[in-house]
Amino acid sequence: MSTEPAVEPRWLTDEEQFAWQCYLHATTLLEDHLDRQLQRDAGMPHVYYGLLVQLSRAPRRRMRMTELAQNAKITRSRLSHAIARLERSGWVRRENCPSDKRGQNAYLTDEGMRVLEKAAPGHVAAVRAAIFDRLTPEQVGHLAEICQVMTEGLQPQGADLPWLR
Amino acid sequence: MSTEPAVEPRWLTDEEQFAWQCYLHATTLLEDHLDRQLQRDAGMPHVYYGLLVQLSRAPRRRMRMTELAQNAKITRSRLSHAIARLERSGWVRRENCPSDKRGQNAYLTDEGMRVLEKAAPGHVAAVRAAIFDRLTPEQVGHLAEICQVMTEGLQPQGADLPWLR
DNA sequence: CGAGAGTTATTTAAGTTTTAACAACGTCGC
DNA sequence: GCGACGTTGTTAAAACTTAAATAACTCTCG
Repeated sequence: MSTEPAVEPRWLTDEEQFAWQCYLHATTLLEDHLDRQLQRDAGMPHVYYGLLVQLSRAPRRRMRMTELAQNAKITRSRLSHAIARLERSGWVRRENCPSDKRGQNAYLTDEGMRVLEKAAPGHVAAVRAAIFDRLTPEQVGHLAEICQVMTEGLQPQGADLPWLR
Repeated sequence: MSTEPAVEPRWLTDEEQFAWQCYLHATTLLEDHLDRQLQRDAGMPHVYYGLLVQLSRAPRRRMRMTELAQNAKITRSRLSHAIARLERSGWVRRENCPSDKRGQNAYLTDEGMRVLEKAAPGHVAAVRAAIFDRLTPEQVGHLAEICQVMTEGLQPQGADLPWLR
């Protein structure tokens, strides 16, 4: 019955532990900060803002639910709830997909577009203030590289997120 | 009434936009991944696991609620709920603080310690697999630097998070 | 065609987080 | 002492997320 991990796990080195601590602090603080900023200035959390951004960039400002969920890296269930809320706010609406009777398109209303345009400058300013105005161009490059490497290692296998293969 | 932002906001450059995209993808995927891993292997989300880790490292495995909330970067309210849940699981318990009658200490039970020790190897392995086994030592250094810079810029002013000064 | 299998999106219920308000205690100054 | 003010931790309600189940539709293949 040697189901146990036969070997002592490789713990993190001091450098790695330190980096991990820094990472956790920075990412949670930033996410909190952006959530508060957007909640205050645009009346929605960061994830919801991201949905509006996606829609605003899509052709005809509309997108299939599943595609939107994939781009935003959230489950379809979560997206359903989110779109329902955004619909209540009048910023997004749904329509049946012409080509697939199961499908739905979410589209950004004019009002949603206005809200987005109004919120964007403040959001960009917050992102700048937190990151890009504080990092050198080299560091920005490093950050992108590091995040790319991380993303490669995170092909989700989970129940509802088998995306990115 | 020139309340409007007088100038066109400085949008992100292409490099910055790319880095930001990478950052958002990587961080959300990683957090999702760790949440699932811990939920599956230890029956709790990442934040709760972090609380147990904090407690395990504290003297006598106990800590004041506010200090714990600060270290974990969460609000006291959120911590109250979290500890209530962990208490229901039998992994943490509360006790009155002897020196301050308002205060509470949370402490890690023996059972909580066992759960933590059982979950730790898998968690470290997941973190390794996602990050440290994929990055060069230089990149780990860069990551730590970048996150430190970000953290400096995020001194929260918000209602319940005026922490880190 | 038509059964079986997979896809799309939603719903329900349970769990978590946020927000605002609150009770209880401590501290400082007078 | 005592009153104003700050701190500690909790709570109620609303908002949000997750997990599991489901309805409706499409696709594949015999």
